[in-house]
Amino acid sequence: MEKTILLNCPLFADIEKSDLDSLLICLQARFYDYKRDDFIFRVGEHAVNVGVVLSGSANVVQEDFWGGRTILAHVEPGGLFGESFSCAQAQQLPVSVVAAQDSTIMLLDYRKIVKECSSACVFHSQLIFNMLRVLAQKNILLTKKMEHISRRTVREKLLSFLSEQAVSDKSNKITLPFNRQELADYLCVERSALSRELSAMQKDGLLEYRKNLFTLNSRHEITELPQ
Amino acid sequence: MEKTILLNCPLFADIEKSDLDSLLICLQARFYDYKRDDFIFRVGEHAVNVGVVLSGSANVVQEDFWGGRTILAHVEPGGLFGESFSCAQAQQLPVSVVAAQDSTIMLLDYRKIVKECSSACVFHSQLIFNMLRVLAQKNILLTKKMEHISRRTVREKLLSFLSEQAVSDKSNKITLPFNRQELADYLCVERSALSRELSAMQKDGLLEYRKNLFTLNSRHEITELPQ
DNA sequence: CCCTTATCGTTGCAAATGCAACGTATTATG
DNA sequence: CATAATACGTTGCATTTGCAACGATAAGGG
Repeated sequence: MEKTILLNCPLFADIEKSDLDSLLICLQARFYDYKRDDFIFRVGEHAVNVGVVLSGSANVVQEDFWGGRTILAHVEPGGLFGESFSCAQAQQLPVSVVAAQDSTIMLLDYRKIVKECSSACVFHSQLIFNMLRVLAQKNILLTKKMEHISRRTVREKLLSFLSEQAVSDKSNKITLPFNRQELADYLCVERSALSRELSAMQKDGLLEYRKNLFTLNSRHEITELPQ
Repeated sequence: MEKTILLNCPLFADIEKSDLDSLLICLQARFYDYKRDDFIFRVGEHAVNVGVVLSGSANVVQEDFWGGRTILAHVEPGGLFGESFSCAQAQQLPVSVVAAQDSTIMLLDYRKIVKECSSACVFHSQLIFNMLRVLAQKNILLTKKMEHISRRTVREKLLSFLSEQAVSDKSNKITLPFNRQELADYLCVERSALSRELSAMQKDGLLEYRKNLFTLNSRHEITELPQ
């Protein structure tokens, strides 16, 4: 069993390896093997389970009104799925989850996670902590991204993103964690439009860059420029 | 004290009015009055508190690299703030919270919320439930909005949004919860561009609408059309 | 070393969008 | 009823963007 992957799973952070087995028994964890393209969750099901990918991978897919399918997320080993819908107590799952490869999945009943067990098992407190952290961190990531991509122009999206990096790094020198294509995808714009705008911003004196090292200029330096 | 507002606060859902007082004591709730523009939280503080607006209102504001301020959220009575950062155990608050009017605010230590109290107070379990639901629901809302506004064109954004409504209503007839301006803001586009595109989509046979009642056509009806 | 591949910038062009302004229908208000 | 306010569609125009294609450079593999 690939339970070692759980040690790197955010839901089981700060839980001792030696405690894991008894915890999983307490949670009544269930393990299933799926073939590629098997459904793990189906749209419309009552959301009570949280899934953990042990091996293989899974896709969270959504079907639109016309029957088109969109992959909303790809979950790798150690990753969770379904936790938002379970914790939100959704009556109907709005998405399906499908095995992207032959996979082993652990399913947990969300109520077993968040309710103290009768044996007052000490892990529950940590588990709840972890679940809250997982949801909250995802929340923060989504909110940040939203701030950037709600801007109307490529320039504004870039400035929003770069500013956030600079502020969190407390420096005007930023090393991007993305290459150009990835940055373009993250900001939901074309790579060529991104490159074009970066050039223009450099020409306008807003910033300088070489490869992935960016330097933001202060307002003073910018307003000093001609024009 | 305006504690009745707490009965409508999602964090205190399904908690009896008669239990509220002892719960707040157990949580060591603190109450503060702020004048307009007073800081409730400051950037950089360690995130341990969750705020609840009892009266007045509060703005979550972010300062960018150049000193510009953006209002990320406006919180009305009954609303929460800071819960994501506390639950994510952020070492540094990336935002400030400022009283938008003279306000009364209740502050709770997040650790007191999520940790069972020594007196095994029965409310804690419900409170944790509620906190998880709040975070998870916000998560779902953000994810949905993200799906829509990550599309490149106004038409795609509209189709994504309308499809979601139709699927969740299980009907091709949709009554919008927004007026045009609100829909445009939600999808991060211009109102005029939205109107223009709606007209074009109707002409192309994708949908029909009158006021806020929209009818989506099936793919069959669409592909049947000339051209 | 050569060849392939990946990354990034550039550019022409058509299409989409933001912006501003205006007209009309509907609703609210005195 | 008269008037104002609001919501919505429309349109002209300048700008921005997506899209496709190409070239340069760097990195990696045989």
